[in-house]
Amino acid sequence: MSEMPKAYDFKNTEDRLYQWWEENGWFKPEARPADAKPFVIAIPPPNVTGALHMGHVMFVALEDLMIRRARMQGRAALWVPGTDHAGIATQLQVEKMLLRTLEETREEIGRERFLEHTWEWKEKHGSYITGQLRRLGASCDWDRERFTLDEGLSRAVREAFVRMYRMGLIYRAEYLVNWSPGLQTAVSDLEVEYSEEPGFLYYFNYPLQGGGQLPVATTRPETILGDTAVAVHPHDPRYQEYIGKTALVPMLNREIPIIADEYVDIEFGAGALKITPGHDPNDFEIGQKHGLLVINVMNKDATMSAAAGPYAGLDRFECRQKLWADMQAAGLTIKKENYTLNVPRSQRGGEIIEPLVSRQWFVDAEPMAKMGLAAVHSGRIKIVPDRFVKVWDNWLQNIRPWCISRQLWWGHRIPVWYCDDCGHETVARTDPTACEACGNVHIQQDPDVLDTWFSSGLWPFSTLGWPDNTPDLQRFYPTDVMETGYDILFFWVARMVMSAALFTNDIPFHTVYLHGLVRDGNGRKMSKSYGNVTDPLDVMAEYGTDALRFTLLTGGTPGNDLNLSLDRVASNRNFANKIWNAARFVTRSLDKAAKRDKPTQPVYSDADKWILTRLSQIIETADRLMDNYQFGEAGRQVYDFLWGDFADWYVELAKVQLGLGGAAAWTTLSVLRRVLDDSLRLLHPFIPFVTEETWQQIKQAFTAADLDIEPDGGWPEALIIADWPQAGAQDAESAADFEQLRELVRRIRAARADNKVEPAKRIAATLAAGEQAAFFAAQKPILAFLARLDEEQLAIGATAIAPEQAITLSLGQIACYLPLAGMVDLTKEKERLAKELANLERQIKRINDLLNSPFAQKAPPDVVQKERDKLTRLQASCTEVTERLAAL
RNA sequence: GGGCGCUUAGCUCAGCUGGUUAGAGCGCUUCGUUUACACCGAAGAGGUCGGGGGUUCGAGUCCCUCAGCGCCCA
Repeated sequence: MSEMPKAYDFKNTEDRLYQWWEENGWFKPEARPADAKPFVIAIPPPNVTGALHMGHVMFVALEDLMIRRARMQGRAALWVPGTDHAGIATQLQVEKMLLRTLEETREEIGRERFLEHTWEWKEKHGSYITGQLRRLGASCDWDRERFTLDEGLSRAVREAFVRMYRMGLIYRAEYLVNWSPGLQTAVSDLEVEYSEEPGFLYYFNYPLQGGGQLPVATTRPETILGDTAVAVHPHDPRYQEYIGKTALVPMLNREIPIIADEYVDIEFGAGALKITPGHDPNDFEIGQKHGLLVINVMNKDATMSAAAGPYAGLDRFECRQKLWADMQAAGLTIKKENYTLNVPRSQRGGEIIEPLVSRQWFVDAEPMAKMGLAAVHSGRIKIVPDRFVKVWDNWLQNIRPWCISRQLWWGHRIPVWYCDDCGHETVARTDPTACEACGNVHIQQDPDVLDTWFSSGLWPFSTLGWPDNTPDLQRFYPTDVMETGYDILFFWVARMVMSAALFTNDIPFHTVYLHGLVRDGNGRKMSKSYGNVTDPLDVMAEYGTDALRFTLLTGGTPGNDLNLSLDRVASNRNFANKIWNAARFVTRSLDKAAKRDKPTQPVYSDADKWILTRLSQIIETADRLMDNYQFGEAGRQVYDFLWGDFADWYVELAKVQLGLGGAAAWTTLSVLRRVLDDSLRLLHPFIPFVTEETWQQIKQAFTAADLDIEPDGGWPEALIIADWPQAGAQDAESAADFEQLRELVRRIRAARADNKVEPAKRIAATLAAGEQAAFFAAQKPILAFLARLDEEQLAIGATAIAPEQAITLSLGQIACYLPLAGMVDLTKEKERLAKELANLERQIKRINDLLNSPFAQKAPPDVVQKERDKLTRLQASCTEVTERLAAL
């Protein structure tokens, strides 16, 4: 068989393995028996025409980890993939493209042709993002891939809309909404971000009918034209006399009342507040309360409307300038001072959002919000990390009507038809041909589409076939885990929980796992304008997909943002190579034994027992951590085990044991296989490619070597469908003995380095090992090999006479003397021992003090015993060092 | 205004329900061509765990408080 190359080559591995896994149907739940318990995740659907970013890599890494582990645990693992039509984002892309290529706007080409172009665009670019998810190793069931605008999901959206409409949860109303003048559509509250920006606070006098004036301040003078009241605080002594009087809108001279409302902040500005219900959310509410008129002075493109009188047609900011100038000329202004504004900006594009009254469709989310709160409080849904429960509660307890109509073309058209004749609204699952009330055929469908989140809110069940009661829906719903970024907890997670409660009378998943944002190496948010965006594809091309995945998985903690360090990615690439080379060592060692060497009953050496014990511990630890969603810590632990224990130590020990040949060599190979195999299994969900490739190598090599060494139940076809490892027996005593041997080796190496002993030189040593003499005698070849001792001149006994001119190493009851002939500087050695003695005495005193304190009575017995044992060891060392010091 | 997170080695970060003299990677110093790996190995330097107070036999870990940074909601 061909030998493994010297270094792991991810470039020649990743695509090949992915294809092989997929072709074999291992990404499908059907890869497991029909009665296997399902484990299901619905993917957070990326924008269909989007490009891969670190957020995608993060969610793929985490979800693929959970899916692969569940699959190995024998579950019918199903990861439903799909994409989101992303209304605004996609429409903008297509509009841009049309302008560039055809030099036409969407209005010019019309709705129908525009949608044709958009579908073409989707077909052309839609597979790009899913192709990139494949490159990440995502083991999704692609046969079940869905798209929010495909037929089934569109039907689900219709069904949901109709049901909610009939329940009275969806209604159409004139309301103040967030309007995006550039995009020419309403957006929801969640799609608006507020940024602090320098601006001005304008002070002016509101003229009163019959003379007099009232000082008022505003940050947006252009809205003065839409004022329908001036409000003062009912208890403001300055303005008592004005309440009930009439003011005149500057420049327009429209009459408006002066009202009293406790909402007014006496401290702010001039203490009186202009009320513009048509252009400010708070004013809108006050207006409702007082029955004020709503005047809309702005058009949908943010120019001033006819209601603005002489200012009609001006842009909103031009109007601000001109109106202020005119008011100055009229002597109405007081002052203009610098002020920090809280400017509402569109989450997409960043343009200034204008609160504008318009007729839109809304969802009354309150009843559903209550169900969402109950789902979490009853414990039926668990949020990880649980601190996000507070955020959840806060939002759902203060839920507001959700504006779901968008003045876009790309999306699910609102299934409402208005009758030209009687005005009746026909709301139907299938397109009607006539008004359901009067039968008139002249009906017009609402031109708007639904917010994209309306369809993604149905995602966990619509992707499984809802509203039909399909076999998939029956078997795989509710799903298990919803894993996504905390930034879309409201946008998406809350809406899924609410709609699931409403439509499926169930929870959509039992656990919500939230990951943090990926930032750059300095903790800054990655953004195109900053130019600090790291393209995952670049990183993957340089270091491999596994390296990036492992970095994101182990580089942080659940729910916290993570700063991506490329150094870390590089060292994780090295980890992949380490794994590969550990396997390379094993495969090249298979000729050290033969089938006939197989003992009837394997006799494990202490080294074997040690590594097998460590393996069992790591399996238990990793399992426990992963069950608690502590994936990062689990990954780090396995990393440390594989590199620090297995590769650095056991592989070296194995070299000695393999050299013995016969049953010892055979047994060693079986242990190497077991530990490496199980480690690969543990790591597979983290780094699927290098583990599968390496595992295939060892499988082939062991099979070819015909040693009768194989996993329980034989070699499965692939690691991806192999069984999750089980912890085996543990031998605490052997493990402890071996830790002592490791410590001794480290101390000898340190002493050699300290005394500038040539690295290759084999030196003599005398070991007084007390009760452990037998153990160390058995480890003689290993000790000699690891510490570069001359085996011939290595004396091991219960006691020993310290040679002249020797370095003394004292480890509790064990003492080791290194007679470095002619090399020992006695003065230096005395100094070293004196220092060590002082250190030992300090520690002995510390523990003595501790044991004489209430600690001895109050601490648990095992903790106290640990300290007593430590004290015993320290005292033994102390005696030894004291004696040696005296002898020198 | 309310809430949350972070502050641990030069840098990037771990440290689970409180229990050895606080760890890793990178960087740094010294040494090493021992056929698994230089994408490596060995040895080493480096931290009063942001400040203060408290609970406890015992606090990086729990509580209070202050400061700085960041985020969310209003």
